[in-house]
Amino acid sequence: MKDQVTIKDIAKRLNVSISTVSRALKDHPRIGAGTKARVLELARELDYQPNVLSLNLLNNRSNTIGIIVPKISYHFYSLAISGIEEVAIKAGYTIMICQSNESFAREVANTQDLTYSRVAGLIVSQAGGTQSHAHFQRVVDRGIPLIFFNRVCEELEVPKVIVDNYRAAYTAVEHLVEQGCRRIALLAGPSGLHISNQRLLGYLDALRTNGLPLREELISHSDFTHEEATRQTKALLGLPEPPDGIFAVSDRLAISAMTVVKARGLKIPEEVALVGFNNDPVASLVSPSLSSVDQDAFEIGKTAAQLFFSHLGAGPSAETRTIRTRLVVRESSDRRGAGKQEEG
Amino acid sequence: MKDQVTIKDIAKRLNVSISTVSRALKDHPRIGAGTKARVLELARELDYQPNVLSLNLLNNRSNTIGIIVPKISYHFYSLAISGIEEVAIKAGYTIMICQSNESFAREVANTQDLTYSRVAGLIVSQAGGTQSHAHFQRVVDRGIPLIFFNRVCEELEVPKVIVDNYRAAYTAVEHLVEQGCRRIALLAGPSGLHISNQRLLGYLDALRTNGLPLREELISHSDFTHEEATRQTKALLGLPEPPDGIFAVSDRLAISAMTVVKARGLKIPEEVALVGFNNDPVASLVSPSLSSVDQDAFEIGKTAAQLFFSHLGAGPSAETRTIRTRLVVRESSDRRGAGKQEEG
DNA sequence: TTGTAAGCGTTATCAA
DNA sequence: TTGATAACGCTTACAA
Repeated sequence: MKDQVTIKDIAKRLNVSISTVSRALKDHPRIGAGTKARVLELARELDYQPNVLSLNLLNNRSNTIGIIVPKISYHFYSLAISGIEEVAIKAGYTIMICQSNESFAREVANTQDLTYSRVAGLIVSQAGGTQSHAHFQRVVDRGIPLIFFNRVCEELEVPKVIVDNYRAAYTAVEHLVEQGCRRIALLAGPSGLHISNQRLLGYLDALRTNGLPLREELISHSDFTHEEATRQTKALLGLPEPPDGIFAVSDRLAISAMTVVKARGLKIPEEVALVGFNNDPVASLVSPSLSSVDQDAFEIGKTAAQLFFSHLGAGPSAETRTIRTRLVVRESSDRRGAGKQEEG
Repeated sequence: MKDQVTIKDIAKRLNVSISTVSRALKDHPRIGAGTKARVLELARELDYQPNVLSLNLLNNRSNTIGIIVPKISYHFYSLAISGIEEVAIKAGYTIMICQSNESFAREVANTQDLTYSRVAGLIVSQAGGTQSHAHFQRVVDRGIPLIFFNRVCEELEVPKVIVDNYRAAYTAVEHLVEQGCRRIALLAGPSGLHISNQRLLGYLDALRTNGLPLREELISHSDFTHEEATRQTKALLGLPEPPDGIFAVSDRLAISAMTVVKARGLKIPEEVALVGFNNDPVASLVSPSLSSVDQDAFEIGKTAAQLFFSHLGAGPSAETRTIRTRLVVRESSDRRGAGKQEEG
């Protein structure tokens, strides 16, 4: 890398002091018009680029927001990140994205990297393999703004953006009941995650309210891999009394399940009805099309970023924003050929 | 944000000089064992975290690789980024991801942001709306390592990772010919992109070699939006002599086209055969399943990162690495019910 | 209106 | 083995 042009170089060439150059570049009020013009001219000529690193050091913080998500290849997160980015850019901030890949160890390492880099704050969705929140507690203790979205850490009193997972799951399961399902399986997420538990509660309450018995064997906790979901669906279909409906906590899981169900020659939705979560674009592309709980990922990301900036400005808060979801009914669960949407 | 603990604080508390603390923390050889132990102990107790910003300033560069891609929500890019990240992390680097959103202006802004932040280098896939490469030329002129992948800038002599787009397109189109297609349309990308042109050339040569006439009206240049692809496919199908095969330069475009073809009641692949590009996971999920040119995005990302580090170590180069592709034939173009894969 | 100098956190050089 | 000091690029009182 070549030596970069600094204000010192400009100062030397123009025979002025570096502070004069700084002021000219910064449009400072107390600066001669002629001097300013000459500085700007030379700066352009030399292709001067301000060194953000030195500013960051001076202020002991950067204009970068650190983001940690399980995987950017999950469509939900790529959209949420775009939402965060939109707000961040408008505020003159850039974002630094890390993937935990669902690994607790990587999440801890990511957190450290980002705090070492003195990011202005962190916006996080937890890894599935989460084991403790000590690393996040340290962030909070240092007074670094920390915002959670989607997969939040319930133990920390920080701003959060979520959907009402309990209610969304309740609505989805009740929809399956309305379609005539009596043995509804749950492809749940990792039990360490708050959202997993919320969705589980919604599932349980929907069964209870509708007078259906709880059958432990119909509940499968999983990581979010295709292999695991495939294995578990096979196990479910192999039960003496197999499910006639499956609610999966992500569309990826639901599609893995769908593949297994189709391979068994079972009719969807007549013999097994399916509902997923996220309303990923693939949901409408698969065949049969997949019913799914829609959550506006872009909006969730935007809201998280907004909470970050209000946290920055107004000081610590622990506000929780809840974003609406809606159930999008498609072929995979529509036994009456109606098609509809329910708030949830 | 609270004041962070610095080596100065540790030095004061221990009544030693800051250089001693620095040495202890850095495992410097010339340091007393006892002193070192006391420093490390206190550092842990105070939760000392090194300030990367100051190091960056000292070295005038960061351990961050800047990445600019059109959209992280394109599955290809999220995979490529993961590939880059894997290599980067092993080398002790972090990545900073920017999205151009296919906008030339944003790409220029991203480039500026990243160079202002003194990233160690840039790994880029160009925006569809690209208009000039002056902003990248400036990066090169400053001696900042710049690597392109996938959508490369042909005019710059820098390392690049590509697939043989000409050959991949040739193979795909020839496959359609073999399936009996005689009027093959091309849903091409923006004409400003090198890969668009390469794929166009492959298309043209495949027609010529196979004795099919070139029909200008069957070639549609587009941005990568669903709307545009939908509009263009409708136009194609409305021609006096509509196509009996469509090669789209991305799976997203192909699926948009597929939707239109299905809506017209035309049979796939009998009346219109379809081939896409990227082998996105959705390709195997849609119905009929979509034939597609597979490119190993993760591998492409890894290779780009490797080129970056060899560029860093061994000095400037303009090496171009070509990653293999293969045509994955699925229902959308398989008129003989065979199913096969061809290198391309 | 312009210049001087201190300081942000760290490392490297030189001296003790 | 340890300490003092300069330096990285920039902003900002304070002084001129």
